[in-house]
Amino acid sequence: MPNVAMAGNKFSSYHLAAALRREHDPAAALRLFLSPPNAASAPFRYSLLCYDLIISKLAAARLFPAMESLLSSLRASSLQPREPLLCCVISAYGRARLPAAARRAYAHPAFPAPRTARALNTLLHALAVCHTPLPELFSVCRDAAISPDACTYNILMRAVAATDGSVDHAHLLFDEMLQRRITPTVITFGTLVAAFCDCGRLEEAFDLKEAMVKQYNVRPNAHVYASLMKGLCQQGDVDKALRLKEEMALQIELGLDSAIYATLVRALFRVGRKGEVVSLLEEMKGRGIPANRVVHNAMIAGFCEDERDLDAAFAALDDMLKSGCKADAVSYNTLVAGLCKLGRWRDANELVEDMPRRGCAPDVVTYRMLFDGMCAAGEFHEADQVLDEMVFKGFSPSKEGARKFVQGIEREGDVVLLESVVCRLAKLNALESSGWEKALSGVLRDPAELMINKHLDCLRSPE
DNA sequence: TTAGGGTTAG
Repeated sequence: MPNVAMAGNKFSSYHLAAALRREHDPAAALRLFLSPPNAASAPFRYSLLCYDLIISKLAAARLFPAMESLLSSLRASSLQPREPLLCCVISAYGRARLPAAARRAYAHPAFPAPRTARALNTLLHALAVCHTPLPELFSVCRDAAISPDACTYNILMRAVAATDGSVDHAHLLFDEMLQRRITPTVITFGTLVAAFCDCGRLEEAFDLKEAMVKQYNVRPNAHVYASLMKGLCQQGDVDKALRLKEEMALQIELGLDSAIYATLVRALFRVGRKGEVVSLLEEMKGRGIPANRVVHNAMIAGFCEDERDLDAAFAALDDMLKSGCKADAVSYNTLVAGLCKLGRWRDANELVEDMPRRGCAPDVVTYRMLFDGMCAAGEFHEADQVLDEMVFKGFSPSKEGARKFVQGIEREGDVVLLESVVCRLAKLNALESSGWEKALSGVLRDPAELMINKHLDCLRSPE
């Protein structure tokens, strides 16, 4: 143990590494790194591992200025960091939606050239996450002068299918990779199958599932099955989805789980076959798969959305709680939405007020649905109360909700409420400029004209 | 370093 080893010895980079590993707070880890104990007398010799640990921690915590400063001192040292650390930095910038920083990191001089496909792939993925236009992704590939591998193609295929919506373009890339003798992996097929399913081309998705086994000797995994299951359920082909589930059950390695059952439960409700849900749940139990929160939520959503049977939905909530499953915001939000759609905004309001007692804090979705429900019912003063609570908690209504709210009050001609509302919404930045301009010009005519400037000041004020 | 499915809104 480091503490034992330290007895009578200097605090070395070995001890620092151990301490950094133990420290979960990134800021505290940084302080530790910058001033290690007993380091005042002589310059501390940092190991590559210490740099690795602290830079990874700072990257994960998105403490970028500190991370960059350590990268600079790493560069000034004689240490030669390896590519996985570079990848960690690049992906952190990608996750933070900072594509330019990701590109700069890729070329960071602290990391000795040359780059491998791994760094290039990490950069491509980071850029794709930031919705970088496809031509730029391809030019990054060209400029890199690195031979692409299967992963490179997988990332590009996914980006193409996501931005273009074009499976055919993705398929061209697949052909190109075969021409270049790059062997497709199970991820390649998973990506293509998902792309076919997303655009409703189920037949081609299933053809590919066959072809991957027969032509490429790659067995479909749980990802491939999950995409197919979703595709079938979206098309309402529940019978085929149920058969696919049986096919999964025959292959233990696929790990048939509650998420697949939740998909099926919801699909059965959607096509009006709720009578089959009970036996499906029993089957699931028989297979040792517990009905988790998501399965229960699927039931609640089915009763609310498809059956419009709120009593049954609340009974499903009770079942959920009795089975020891904790209801979450999604459970309650579904019920709030269900009540609002039936015009029962008072009940919805009561439920929201009761949520904290039930151990679940309302989230932004809860408030937005309640707010929208009240507006839809023409209860703008009630909605105003909810708005106050939202603002207090740092939430804002949706743009659409805010627009309907303002329009409603405008129609009612309540100038005083409109003044206060527009001001609050503007502070939240929840209202498009056209919305408040219209509202102000519509209702606030002569008597209120002088107030317009006040409103505008209010809208312009930063706080 | 890359892919999936599950519940609520938009």
